[in-house]
Amino acid sequence: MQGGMFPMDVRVRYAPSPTGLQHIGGVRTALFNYFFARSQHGVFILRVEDTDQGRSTPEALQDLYDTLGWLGVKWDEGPLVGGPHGPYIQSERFGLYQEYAKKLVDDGKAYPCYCSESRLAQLREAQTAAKSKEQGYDRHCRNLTAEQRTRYEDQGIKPVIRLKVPLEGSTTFHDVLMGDITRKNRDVNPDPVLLKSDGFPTYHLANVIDDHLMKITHIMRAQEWIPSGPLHVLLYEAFGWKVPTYCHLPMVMGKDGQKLSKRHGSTSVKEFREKGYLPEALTNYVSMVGWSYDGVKEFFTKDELETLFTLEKINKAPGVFDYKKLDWYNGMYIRAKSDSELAQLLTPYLIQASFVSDPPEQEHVSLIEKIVPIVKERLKVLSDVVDMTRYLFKDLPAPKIEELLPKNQDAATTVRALRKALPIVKRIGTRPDEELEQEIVSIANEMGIKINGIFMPIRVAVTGSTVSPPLFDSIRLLGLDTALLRLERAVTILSHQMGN
RNA sequence: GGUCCCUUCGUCUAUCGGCUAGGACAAGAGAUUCUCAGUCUCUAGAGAGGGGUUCGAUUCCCCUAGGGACUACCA
Repeated sequence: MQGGMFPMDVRVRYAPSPTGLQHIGGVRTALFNYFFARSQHGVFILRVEDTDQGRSTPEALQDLYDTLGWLGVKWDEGPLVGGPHGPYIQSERFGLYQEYAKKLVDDGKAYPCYCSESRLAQLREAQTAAKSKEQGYDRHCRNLTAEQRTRYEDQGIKPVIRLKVPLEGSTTFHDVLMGDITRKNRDVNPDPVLLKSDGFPTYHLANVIDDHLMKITHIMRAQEWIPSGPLHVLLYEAFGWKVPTYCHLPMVMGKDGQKLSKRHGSTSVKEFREKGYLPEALTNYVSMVGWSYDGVKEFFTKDELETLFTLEKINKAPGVFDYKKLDWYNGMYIRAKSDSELAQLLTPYLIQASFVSDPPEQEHVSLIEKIVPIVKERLKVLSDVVDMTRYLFKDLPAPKIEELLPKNQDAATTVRALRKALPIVKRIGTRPDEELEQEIVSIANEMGIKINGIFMPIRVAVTGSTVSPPLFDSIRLLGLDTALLRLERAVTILSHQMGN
């Protein structure tokens, strides 16, 4: 089965740090890795990079699991499912990084640094003030004598371990999309920290060690990592390891061309989920920013993406996340649902709005079934159902006169129109819409007013809004009694107005 | 500031040297004898600028401009 078609044993990973909710950019990376693995009959690995003890939280970890679960992204190796190269949570591999860091020090590829945070802060400040070309660490501890080191050790200073970046030469790495990227070694971070003083590795160290140990073949990550590519290659070389294939993914931007952030709107998958975006819509849309199949086909099931996805079709340029287009996709996917599926999806939102109980009473279950066909083509997101159907579940505040009055139509005319329409409304249950509508039209013609001169006040009276699902259906769902009550109230309000 | 990356309609994209530059979202117009939505039809809208290479450049090369990312004991 393997062999000819997929000669390379593809192993890729999504390696987020659980420091916040999973966001659009992150899941796009996860999705691309996952699709690539599937399309190549390879292995998709999840690895949790929780080496920042200050920022990692259990909530964020849970959100990671929830999000991937919601999207239907299953990892072949990783936390919860295990695998031959575990553990897959970096904090559980704590000792390992220290061993490897020590090895680097022993080999003269890295060194302990005793500089205090305050010295580094001062250094940084001085550099920015002087607009110095030299930015970053000044390699103060690079060539400490054994004697100097023991003196620091005796003071009880816990050192960090820094990589000895070569002072000369340059480092090149190959990127599937970008081609060769070369950087002079003197432009690489001057001796970045590998192991922090709390004993945890930095991203650079942990990521290289784990990718090697987990036999990762392709590193697909966001383009923001390009600048540290040469540094990672230097690390692989220091260890004497094979460098994996890189594929830096274009970034996801906001409308203003900056990295997508909260200022642009929702960015966490959780928010999208809560608003009522469907996982298939989000997956489909997110996959289309930075990747395309042929520029024409735009609907892809997850299964299709798992076979059609190719690295070659990934775009190089960053892409703007278009909320409107996501809405469009979501609407399309909502309309593709069967009525009963949609009823199931909508129910939680009605429960949350306390329109119905949890679980809904039988009477409400059948009402929801009837609601579905009239809201289906109007929903952008599932939560829209709440505002759309409030009038069916809740008492309405008395409508205001201005809302009741159509444009260019006075109260007296409106009251007359309403009264004439009343008998029609009363027979609503037994007549087809076309007939009812025809009768309304006749009245309007008789009175010499616009059709909306009748429809609109009824709509406002019954639904409390100038925007609503079709009127006759709305009244049927509401029930004739309630509808008539609301109409009478409207007539009363308008009559009052006439008296003034 | 330094380093690196990017550049086709407002947005996502197609084009692997032959283009009357295609599609989708958004926008605008119309139709659907109730609003909104949906659906259908139509309209407008692009290869940053300048040099090369070539019979021919959106496509290849160079420069300029613009944008972005990175520059932490964060990832």
